[in-house]
Amino acid sequence: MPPASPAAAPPQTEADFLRTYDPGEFERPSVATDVVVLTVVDGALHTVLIERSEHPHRGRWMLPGGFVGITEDLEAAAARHLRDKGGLEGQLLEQLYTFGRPGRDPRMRIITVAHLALVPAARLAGHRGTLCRVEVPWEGEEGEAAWGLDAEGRRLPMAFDHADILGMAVGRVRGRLTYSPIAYALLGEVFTLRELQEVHEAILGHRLNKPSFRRRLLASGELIPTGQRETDTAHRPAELYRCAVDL
Amino acid sequence: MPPASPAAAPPQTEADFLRTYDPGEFERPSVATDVVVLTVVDGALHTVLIERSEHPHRGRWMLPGGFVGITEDLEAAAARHLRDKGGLEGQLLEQLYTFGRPGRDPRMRIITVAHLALVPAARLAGHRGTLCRVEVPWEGEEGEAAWGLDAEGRRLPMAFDHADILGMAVGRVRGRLTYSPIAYALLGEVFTLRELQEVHEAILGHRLNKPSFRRRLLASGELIPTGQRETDTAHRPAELYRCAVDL
DNA sequence: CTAAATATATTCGTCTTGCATATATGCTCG
DNA sequence: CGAGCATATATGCAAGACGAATATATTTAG
Repeated sequence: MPPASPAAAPPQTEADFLRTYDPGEFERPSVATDVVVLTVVDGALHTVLIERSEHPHRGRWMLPGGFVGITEDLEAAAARHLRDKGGLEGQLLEQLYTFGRPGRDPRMRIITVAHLALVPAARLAGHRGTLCRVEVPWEGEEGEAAWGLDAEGRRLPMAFDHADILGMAVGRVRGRLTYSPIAYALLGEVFTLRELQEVHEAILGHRLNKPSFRRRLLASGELIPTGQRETDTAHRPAELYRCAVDL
Repeated sequence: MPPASPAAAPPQTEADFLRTYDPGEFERPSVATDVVVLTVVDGALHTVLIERSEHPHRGRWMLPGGFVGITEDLEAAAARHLRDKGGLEGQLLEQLYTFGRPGRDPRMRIITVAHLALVPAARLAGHRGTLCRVEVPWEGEEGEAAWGLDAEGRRLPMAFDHADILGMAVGRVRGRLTYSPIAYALLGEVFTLRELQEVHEAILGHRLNKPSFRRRLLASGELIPTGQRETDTAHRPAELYRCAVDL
């Protein structure tokens, strides 16, 4: 947007006053929410995508989402679309970022409040979207775009700015991993240290030192040993732990 | 939220299809943006607040902000309101969080995309709001609410959910301080290590160890020594540095 | 019983950080 | 002019965190 006539900016207080009492004069954008569902399957980050069957961006892949009801909280709208389109409940659901660039949707002005949901892989059975492996072509937390992959590992064409949204979700979860117990949201009620480390590695996109990881997590106070061990392994079974903190 | 009649969830795809092509059927919320302007004066965090002269929340204090134009980018809207109501330019302006709880504004549904602006204290001359010291009654990054203070150090009554927004801004800037060179956005072109440390301490809300701080920042590669020294001190003058990285 | 695979434990060197101490430098004031 | 002061700057030391390597334990497969 250009300078927008700074000379013609008269008593702004009155204009503000009027805006306050009659905002109906303004054309309003539509407000939607999109949900990045992240999960870890076979040590790799995955997300739920839906192929668009209609224009615009027909054949491209989008995140589950939809409009926000006029009396509906943003997070409630995200949870509702997660149920409706994804057919699943989010164990951890939080706001990610709001994408509002004019023209991001060719039809009209749609501002979308993107959310991040972390769901254990075991809970993903029966959802309506397609679970796609995620390609993150960068390290660290400063997110560029990221893509869903098809079964052959080729990038899926992403609808709208959803590659940016997916990338920002990965960056956010990487950043939070350091100081927030979010990894447990991707595991079951009980889990081994190896499974926990695999989740961390999938999120971060690189391997971690095993003894360090054990020391750090065991000292964190986030883990409760159950005394139980995993079963059906072809080797020494690991102890099962439970998460000690709220998510 | 209860199970919400899973049996009565018919072909959702058609509903989605219709939504996609005729979203005008939905009542739309208003979308605004509010800007938390943070700066450091005399080693204390300050923000720009405006006393409301009209209902609702008359006499309470609000953040600068206003509605988002129908063809205007979110960040551009924040920058515009920063100019109009605050009379200042933001050196660093980024999106913070979107507050959309129904009822947060008693008049109507207004979803506000809160932004964070960091401005050096020297640039704040002549702005239209009131520069208020900020009280942050908690440590760390997990933000509760925060308040502006009057000249006597009493909490100002904050309008709407703006105490929550202010608190989240402080939490965000505390978190970013660790791994992001944002403190330089609150300083002038050149500065001493003491001034830089004062900014860090004001943001974090606690004192830092001086030798450690020097070592860490000098080793970070973010600082360029100018060879110049500060003047008009009653003691040994410190070297002036320049920020080596982009903000 | 032995091998394979992984879990778990320990040791060591390095790096970072908080803390204490020592030295340097410019100003003020007698 | 010189002593004292306030702060800048530099250095040494101990505690803790972390990566890497190694050693021991425990289960299944055969």
